[in-house]
Amino acid sequence: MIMIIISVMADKEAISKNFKKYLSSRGLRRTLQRDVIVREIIKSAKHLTADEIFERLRKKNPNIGYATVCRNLKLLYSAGIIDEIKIGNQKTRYELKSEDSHHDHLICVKCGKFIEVFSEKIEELQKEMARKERFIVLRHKLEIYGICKYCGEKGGERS
Amino acid sequence: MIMIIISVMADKEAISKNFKKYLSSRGLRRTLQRDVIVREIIKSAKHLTADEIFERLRKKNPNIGYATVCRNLKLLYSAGIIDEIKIGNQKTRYELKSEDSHHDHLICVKCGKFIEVFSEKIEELQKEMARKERFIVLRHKLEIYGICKYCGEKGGERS
DNA sequence: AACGCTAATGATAATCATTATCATTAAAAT
DNA sequence: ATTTTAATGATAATGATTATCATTAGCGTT
Repeated sequence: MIMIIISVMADKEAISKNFKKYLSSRGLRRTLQRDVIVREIIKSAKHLTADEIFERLRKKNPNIGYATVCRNLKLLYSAGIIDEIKIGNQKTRYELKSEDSHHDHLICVKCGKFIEVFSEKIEELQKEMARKERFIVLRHKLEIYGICKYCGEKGGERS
Repeated sequence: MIMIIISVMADKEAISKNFKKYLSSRGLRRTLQRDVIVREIIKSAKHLTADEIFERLRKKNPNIGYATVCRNLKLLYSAGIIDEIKIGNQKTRYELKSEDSHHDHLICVKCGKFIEVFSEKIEELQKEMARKERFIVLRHKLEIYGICKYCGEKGGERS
């Protein structure tokens, strides 16, 4: 249990350290806003939208601007610190990225919820498929749309 | 060769027939606009945007409205006749759907072009993954972002 | 500690694909 | 031919994101 706590703490420190490294390597500045945004993402629930993060930060920092939140989420994405989850026309969601965080999504077209799944085999096959095309893979996105077990049980119409 | 031509023609007929069936089964009307939109999609190149289709139709039907094209593309999608390709923040693209038309995309982040690929194994693994979650799959979308062989050869910076 | 440079911020306007509105037109059933 | 109402076309509205720009504030230098 202690091990887990230590490892989580180490991750958090690593995230901040990487971000600072990223900023200074590009001549960007460390600001109060950037600090609170990163901290909020570290402690928050998964996959939040820009305005959810904005609202949370507002409580403690009434002067922070929405544009600043959006801008810095994009920056954190560019820095490889967070993932961007774009599903259909929904608002973009963000979540902390870590070694084991990659996952695909099963998206229920009835209730809108999404389940995270992962398959090492699928990842490998994707790489193989790309290799055949001499294509260098940077990232990927797999979304499976359908009806989740709860909506399926309740029975009902197609959407 | 004749076989191929016949099969293509049969497909086109089947598409129109299915669409008419879809319309009448829902008390929707067959209109001139719907006819020309379907015909344009059948004869056009792959994955066109709504405004590309609009522009093509404009030449022969100067009175057709953009909203009508958008509305009916959505309708054709609901009818299961065409596929909707949404990549990032790009405009939505549409293309005729057929038994063998499903494919995933390798998307080059440098030149923006996309390559269509397909893996039966990946499809199977996806179904298996969904089955474990008691999730009924309706459709899916796999996008692999990276650098294509042409952009890779030319060497150069990351994006 | 003050200065200067300029990145970053915050408020707001702009963007842009898509959707809604609504008066008019035209399918299709009677 | 008439009636009903779905569909159309022009345009306004939507809404998330991005750009603009005057002001603020990091941060290296003096």
